[in-house]
Amino acid sequence: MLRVRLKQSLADRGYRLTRQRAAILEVLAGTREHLTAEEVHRRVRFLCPELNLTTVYRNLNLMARQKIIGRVDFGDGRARFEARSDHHHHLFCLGCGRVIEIPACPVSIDEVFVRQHSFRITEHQFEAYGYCADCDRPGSEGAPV
Amino acid sequence: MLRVRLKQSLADRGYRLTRQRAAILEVLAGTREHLTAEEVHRRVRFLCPELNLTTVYRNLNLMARQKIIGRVDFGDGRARFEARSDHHHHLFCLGCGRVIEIPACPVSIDEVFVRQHSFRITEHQFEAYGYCADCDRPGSEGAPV
DNA sequence: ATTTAGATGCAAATGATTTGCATATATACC
DNA sequence: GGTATATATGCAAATCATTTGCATCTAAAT
Ligand SMILES: [Mn+2]
Ligand SMILES: [Mn+2]
Ligand SMILES: [Zn+2]
Ligand SMILES: [Zn+2]
Repeated sequence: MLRVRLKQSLADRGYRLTRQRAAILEVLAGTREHLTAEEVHRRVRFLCPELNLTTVYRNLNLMARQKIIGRVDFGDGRARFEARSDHHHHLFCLGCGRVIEIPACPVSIDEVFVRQHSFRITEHQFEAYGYCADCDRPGSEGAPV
Repeated sequence: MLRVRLKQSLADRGYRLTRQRAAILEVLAGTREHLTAEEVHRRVRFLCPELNLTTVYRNLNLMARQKIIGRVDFGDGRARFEARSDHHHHLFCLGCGRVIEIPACPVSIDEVFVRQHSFRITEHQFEAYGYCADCDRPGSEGAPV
């Protein structure tokens, strides 16, 4: 089960499985959405009311750094987190914030060019922006999610 | 000449060509570097010492919005600006901050997939991260640029 | 030269994220 | 199960890039 695996991965790396961490993972594992720290905090309060936003930040950072969860940046000034931690990309709707996962990595860089510059690529980020079906028809901007 | 064209494009769109704006464009047109607002401000002071950082921000934003200049986000929390405004991408060295421009857009999204979701893509962003030749050899992290 | 919408400078506000530090608590060990 | 201690948490305050309010200035149209 996803949430068991996520929690286990904390222990595997020598981190304590606190009530707070369990609750955060519970929230992320329970949705396919891409949540800001603030959103995680709001949802996690039902499971663990005393949980502080600072702790949410500290743990989302820790888990993302450990690649237990994923972090995405849609360029709107706040990071989003998701249960998936494998390499993938998204379509982001500028109208309502909807996120669609792209099945295959659409990037292929000219290897010759990179080798010419002796540059060793370790990672990349790609996100596409536009309007989903709901937001694209004129007059409807879609309710901001 | 590049700087003349950039300045002209301000006038073309009904914006005033102020001493401050001319100086900012002068700085950007004079380099191929990708500068933060702070860096633009530091360099522009030689041409226009009273120029305020707020004004630098306001004008870089204006010009980027008008696609007179380019804006890039390397995910380190501050925007970079450059004289180029055409669609292109970069390699960003995590060791020294060096930026290498990628000649061709390496992105091709599965059109069938996008059509299935009735998503209309208006733009995308892609940046690759890693280590340049100078920073890749062990022991040398390269001087931060 | 006059006029005035648009631009600038300065100070203060934002807003997401981080940090310092005293207190609390998982987990290892007996 | 009880105890020790390295870790984690809560709260308040700090960061830091960027934005905003407002009084003053100025480019450029007349
Ligand atoms: Mn995703
Ligand atoms: Mn560039
Ligand atoms: Zn990819
Ligand atoms: Zn591209």
